[in-house]
Amino acid sequence: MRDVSKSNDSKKPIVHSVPSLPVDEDSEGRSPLTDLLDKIIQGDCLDVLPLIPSECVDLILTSPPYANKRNKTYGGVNADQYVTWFLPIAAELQRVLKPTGSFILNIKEPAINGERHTFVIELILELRKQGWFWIEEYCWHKKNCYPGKWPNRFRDAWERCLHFTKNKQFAMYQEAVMVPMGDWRHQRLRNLSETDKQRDNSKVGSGFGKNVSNWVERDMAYPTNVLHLATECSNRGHSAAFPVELPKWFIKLFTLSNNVVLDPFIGSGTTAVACQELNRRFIGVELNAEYCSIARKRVGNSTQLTLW
Amino acid sequence: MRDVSKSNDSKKPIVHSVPSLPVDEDSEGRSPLTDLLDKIIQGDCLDVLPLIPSECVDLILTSPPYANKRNKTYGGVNADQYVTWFLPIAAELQRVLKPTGSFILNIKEPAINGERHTFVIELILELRKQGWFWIEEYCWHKKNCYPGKWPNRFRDAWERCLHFTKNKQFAMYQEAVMVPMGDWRHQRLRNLSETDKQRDNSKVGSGFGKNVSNWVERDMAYPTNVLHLATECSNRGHSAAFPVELPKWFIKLFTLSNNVVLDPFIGSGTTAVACQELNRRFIGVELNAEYCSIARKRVGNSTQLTLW
DNA sequence: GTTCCGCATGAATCGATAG
DNA sequence: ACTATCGATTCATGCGGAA
Repeated sequence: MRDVSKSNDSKKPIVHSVPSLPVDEDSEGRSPLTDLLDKIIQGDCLDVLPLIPSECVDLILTSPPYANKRNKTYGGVNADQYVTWFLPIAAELQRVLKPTGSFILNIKEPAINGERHTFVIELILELRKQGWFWIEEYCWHKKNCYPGKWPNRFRDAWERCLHFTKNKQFAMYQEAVMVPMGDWRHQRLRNLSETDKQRDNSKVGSGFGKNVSNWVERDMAYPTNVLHLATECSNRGHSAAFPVELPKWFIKLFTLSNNVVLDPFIGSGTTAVACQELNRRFIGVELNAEYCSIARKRVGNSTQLTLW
Repeated sequence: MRDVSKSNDSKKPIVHSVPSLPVDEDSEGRSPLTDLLDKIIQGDCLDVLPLIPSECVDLILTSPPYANKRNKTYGGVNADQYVTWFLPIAAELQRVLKPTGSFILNIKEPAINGERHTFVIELILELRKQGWFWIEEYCWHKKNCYPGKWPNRFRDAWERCLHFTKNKQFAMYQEAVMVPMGDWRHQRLRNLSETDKQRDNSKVGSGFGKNVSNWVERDMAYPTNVLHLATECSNRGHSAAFPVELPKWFIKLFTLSNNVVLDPFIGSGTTAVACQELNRRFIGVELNAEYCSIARKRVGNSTQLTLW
């Protein structure tokens, strides 16, 4: 679980302007984009996002704190208040995203009182009302999920990666995530060609053989909307690091070199690491000081902003 | 994707009472359960379901017609009217389901106008208002999904299997679907047994041997909420028959021998075949005459009901 | 250098117990 | 009654140490 302690603490005043901000501001209170790039910024989303200029981010990729009540120390947002908490953040995300940009939201509702909670699907509906398009729901199939046994359910082995955009026309570079065709696929091709022969004999589906021959010549295939990756078990001091392959996949799919990726709940910095490995620029925001420290060590950057 | 022609044909009057019904009726208009068992009943859900006695079904398992515009010949229910169309059916399903029964709804929203449609998640919220509990969302990860290429999305390789119940206490037989443990397990077992032998020879550590024997006996593990099954390629004249393994998995999980399984949109009869293979009783309903014929041939039953 | 093995550990959930 | 806390359950993965 990602930590945003105090993010739902009503006693803390929400500071939308930060007088001691160590970056320049323009007339609208935005910082120059270059001052924010490749930084892990410590602070609350609702404080930090207003500093970012409008329509300068190519991809927003984040795994916000999940709602649950498990760990009081680390807080977490209450499930029943989740939509209300998230919507103003999403409004800022919409402002900073380029018109052709994408927003990937990795989330999964917990089981509460024996039922799956509905706040995630309610959030989808509300985000659409806010103007987002719900383009797709990618499924992250976790190879190694949390153990446990209960009378009413099995272990939860998948999470949602919701894809939202500002427009129906958006940037997508599908070739960047093509995968090699495995041996099983070659076998399948062989089988298909046999089926194709049979169908030719029965004079059904004439155009099918043509497609098969095209497939054989290819050694790369497009993936599906299911990602099959293991979670990272290694201890990074962060209890919920997704595997770096997950952000890398979406970054390759939706951005080009030197494009800007924003993660408003960057946690231990996995999204930033993915950006560095792929030569993208990142803006990372994290409320928790400890996670910030971990993230900054991982990205090895000396100049990092602290808002409060 | 299942198709049910004419199911959204407003010209056909909705017949809630069927005078020529070839089964006896009680004072409430219900048929004796035994008259309905192991039958493929041709007719509209809203006509047939009222014949079924209350609280006699152990499992409802269905893949209703999806909303899409792809195939005009087979129609399908319009996406914007889907929830309104489904809710009265769900009310009848709730009536016929036993208090400890389960309702598995296999469904996936299509992409319409470039977006995933929201009728499925709206349906979840409405079903909860109707009194259903949304216990779980199983993910059917399709090994071989429908081919295609689009600029804004990849091929859709997963579908939802929504699990609803009437109560939070319900029947679930998890041992019936246990799976062999992974390879890591076998390696460990081999090594442990060698160690165990050595220790037996040297007569050291009796308590340890006990643990080993416990592990050795356990070569099966509980599955997760992701099913990784291939779709059936064989053409049954049905545009989207799910693989028989899918209903079999849920039938084993939620029913015992001779329990009653209802599929109100049985299509080409896959659910009935699964029931026969597992020695369960089924009630199948299908509007389309052609599918009915296919289903009846598959289950090999001579006496089948036609309502109109 | 490789390979292999042992072990800790995870975005969990339920039910019982305690306050 | 209702909420908070705690123990029990469970398995794929990666890391470190060893052969």
